[in-house]
Amino acid sequence: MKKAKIPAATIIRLSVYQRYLKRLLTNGVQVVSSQELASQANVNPAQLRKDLSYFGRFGVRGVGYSVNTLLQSISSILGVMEERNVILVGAGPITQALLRHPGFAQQGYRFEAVFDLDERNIGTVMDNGMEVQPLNKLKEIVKEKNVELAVIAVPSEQGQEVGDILVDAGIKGILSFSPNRIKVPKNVSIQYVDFTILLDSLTYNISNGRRGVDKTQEGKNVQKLKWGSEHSWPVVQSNSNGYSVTCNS
Amino acid sequence: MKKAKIPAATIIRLSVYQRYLKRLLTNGVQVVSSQELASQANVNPAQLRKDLSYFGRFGVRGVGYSVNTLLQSISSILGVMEERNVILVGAGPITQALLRHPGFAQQGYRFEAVFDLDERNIGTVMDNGMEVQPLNKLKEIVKEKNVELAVIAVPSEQGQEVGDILVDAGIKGILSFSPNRIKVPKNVSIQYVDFTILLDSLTYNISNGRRGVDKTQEGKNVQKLKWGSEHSWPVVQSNSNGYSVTCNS
DNA sequence: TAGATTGTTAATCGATTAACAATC
DNA sequence: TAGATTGTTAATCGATTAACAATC
Repeated sequence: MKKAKIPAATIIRLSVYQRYLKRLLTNGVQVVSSQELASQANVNPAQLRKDLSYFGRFGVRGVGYSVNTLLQSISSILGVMEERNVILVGAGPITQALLRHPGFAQQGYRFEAVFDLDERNIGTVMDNGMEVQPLNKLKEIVKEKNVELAVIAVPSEQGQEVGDILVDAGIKGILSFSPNRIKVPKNVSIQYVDFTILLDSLTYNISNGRRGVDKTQEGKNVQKLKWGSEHSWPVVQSNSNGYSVTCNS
Repeated sequence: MKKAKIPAATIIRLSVYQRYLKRLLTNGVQVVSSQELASQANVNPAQLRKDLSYFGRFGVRGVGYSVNTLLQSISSILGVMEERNVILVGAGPITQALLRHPGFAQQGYRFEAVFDLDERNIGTVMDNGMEVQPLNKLKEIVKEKNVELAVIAVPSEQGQEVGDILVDAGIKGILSFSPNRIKVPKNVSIQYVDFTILLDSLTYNISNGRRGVDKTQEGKNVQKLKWGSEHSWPVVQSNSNGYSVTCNS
């Protein structure tokens, strides 16, 4: 039996399936086929079954999947059965936004504390009433509240510094809004969110995508390319939700 | 000559290369090799060259790439040569955060207006002094300011309604913070940002990743799986930055 | 020229999908 | 049983990487 190699995209899709299963459960649906669930999640039914097959057998042939059981199973696979405490570093607008984002609580993520590097922000109060703490309290609170997840929302230059402190405190998963790649040990996972890059890919599609043009029209000679003029490259199309997850850097 | 099929991941990486080229330019570096630039962007040098090769020839054999020329070329490919106007729908905390995010202006994105569905918010003023406008002004402003990009930051249930209005107004690229997939015509691109799913994949790695275990330990029998107990599946590892971009839905 | 580095092809690797036997 | 749908293998598709001829 070979070692399983699970695509990162599979994990992302598991989250998506979970979300639709929750909705089905709310609607009182008890059983769902791969066909039906896959169509809601906008994927191929074979892919849904393949994704599940990495982790075991969850369905009943000829019948489908128990909504409730599959929901429990996926939640367990993802590790989102219990509540998880999360801390935030950076008392700026992104942190304010996250604190008020309703989706986290629904999925069992609870924000425990907000920290900041800037002394002037220490003691100020966020919209939800949380008081901003100094970084030297971080390790203590992480231990006390058993926190494994952290958000970095500080200016890029400070990303590495904050990352080091988080790693030292025992944080195991980091969601970073600072686009600079930072170095962390192999056993720590990082996920980056980069708004500008997302807009860039939309811009690419707008600029080039309106009409698909094949490479032959492009000309092979660099000198012939006039930048800023009306070039057109093929539209990028992708169904995959392959967000990047790195376990080392 | 075959039709080019450009991976979505290539476009994402182009954005990353561009960012590092800007930095090199600022530092006065004039020429860079694929080796050097790739190492900064954390990709394989062959991949960098391959990515560029979809669009033409930009280097000099035996020498490398002119930092300035390559920067211009990539900017042109992405379509980020000129400033682009962007509107925001949803006068909530995410919009506040985006308005104050410094990265957008640097990349030439300019926020033109903020709209909201809730009448009570119309006329209120955002942190940066922008006054919240009613949706019935949207189409007019989009035309007037030649806006092609929009951000959706409203509650999930209202995502489709807002999307329809945006499409009607002529918006061509949407960055949505409402996780619900919405329907748009083929010529409109959408990019979703979903914080919860990102945290879920971190949680998966934390729950299962600490020690890699192969599938043989897992047991093939569903009945044997005790949810909530100490299972362990392989860590997801991925270097790819394949964010999802859809041109239709 | 000799050394270096690109551009591109071919090989590899990985992920998606089709098809179907297993089986409820 | 007949019909349905899973779980899984094999085929396809696509993306990454290695290798090297082209060439500055």
